[in-house]
Amino acid sequence: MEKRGLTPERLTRAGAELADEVGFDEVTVSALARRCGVKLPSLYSHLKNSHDLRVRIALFALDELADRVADAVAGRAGRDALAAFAEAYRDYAREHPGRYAAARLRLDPKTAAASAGVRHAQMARAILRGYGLNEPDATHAVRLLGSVFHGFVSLELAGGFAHSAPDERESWDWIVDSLDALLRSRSGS
Amino acid sequence: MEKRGLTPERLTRAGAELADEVGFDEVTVSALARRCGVKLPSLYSHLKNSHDLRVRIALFALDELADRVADAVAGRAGRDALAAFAEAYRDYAREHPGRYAAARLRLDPKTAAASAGVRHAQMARAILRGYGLNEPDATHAVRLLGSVFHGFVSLELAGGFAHSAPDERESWDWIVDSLDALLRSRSGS
DNA sequence: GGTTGCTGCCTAATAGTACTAGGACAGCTG
DNA sequence: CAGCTGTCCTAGTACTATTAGGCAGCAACC
Repeated sequence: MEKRGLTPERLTRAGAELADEVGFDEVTVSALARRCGVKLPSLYSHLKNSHDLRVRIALFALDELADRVADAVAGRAGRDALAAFAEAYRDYAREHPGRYAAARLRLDPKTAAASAGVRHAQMARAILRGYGLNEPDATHAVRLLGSVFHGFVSLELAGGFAHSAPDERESWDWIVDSLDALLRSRSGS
Repeated sequence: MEKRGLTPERLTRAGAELADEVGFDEVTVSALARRCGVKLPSLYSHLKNSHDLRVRIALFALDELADRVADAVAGRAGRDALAAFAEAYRDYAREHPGRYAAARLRLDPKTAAASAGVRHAQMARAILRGYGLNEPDATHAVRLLGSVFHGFVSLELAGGFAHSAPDERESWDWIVDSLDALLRSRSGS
């Protein structure tokens, strides 16, 4: 009965890796226990329940993604920042599909307010600042960016665009260009 | 042991209603059996398995949604058609969140090709025809529309925009307007 | 009009996941 | 070194998914 040194943090990390391998939906307490080499009930000393595990993975992913995005947009502005922002999202989703799916888990309002989700919104706003949008347009634009990036990435992951010309990459670039043009045209409004 | 007259079609319908009530993720063979007043294994005469049920509900929802969208855009063109198209999606998702979620189920390529999903793509293309886009821009634009509408609706359903000004409705209108402007500016390219 | 048989439902049984209760042992703490 | 606490265990419950096999009622056939 050697202690494995399990902690909520380690379990969350392992859960995130598991999510990337088998999909977030298949992340189960049983599977995680197997992966950690312990019996299933042992995890209940560290996790409240299955939902708790999923929330922890979601928060972890939100935080990691926010770090990446912050890193990507640092020192950029305007179209450059927009492209970097978009790229960071798409790359993360492609590299870590399970974590990306986790980041989209619906969180209850209190949890969400304390999560890195707010950093995401702040970064989107920061990028839009370069376009000189006033309220309420800035908020509309934040929602548009969120919708487009999330929508595209989730359709892409779901294989919605697969196996048809033109390349997804081209569409992505076209869309980012279009958004840039759109925001510039709304500038000052 | 009165026969209930269960058929795959009836079960699919009941499953769709169940999805709207409790969420697509909670649609389970057990729950469906309870709702139909039969014992769980009885459903296996009509359904291959749990996945089969979910796919049937997805196909049903795709078809129903395509009908609605077709109805909404009939006789319209340009910005009018775009707005009607968008509205039909959003209304369906708000009215039937479970079915909408079902419609987003990832289908294997063969099933998808035989589904009403192709009608959706055709309708999107038909609307874009009014903007005079050439390939490959038309395809990029189809993907953009799909991304925005799906992204917005799914974030809205997930409560991502909730409880913050301005109203989601305003953002939606602003976004549809923006897309219209965007497509017109790309016209002829 | 009884036998044959199909269909639609059933019971029974197996396996996997989520979770609780309660026990044992190791290592820190007094 | 005695005890406490935390970490892991076994055992047991409940629910979902799925398979196997049985029975009953309707239909068609001789």
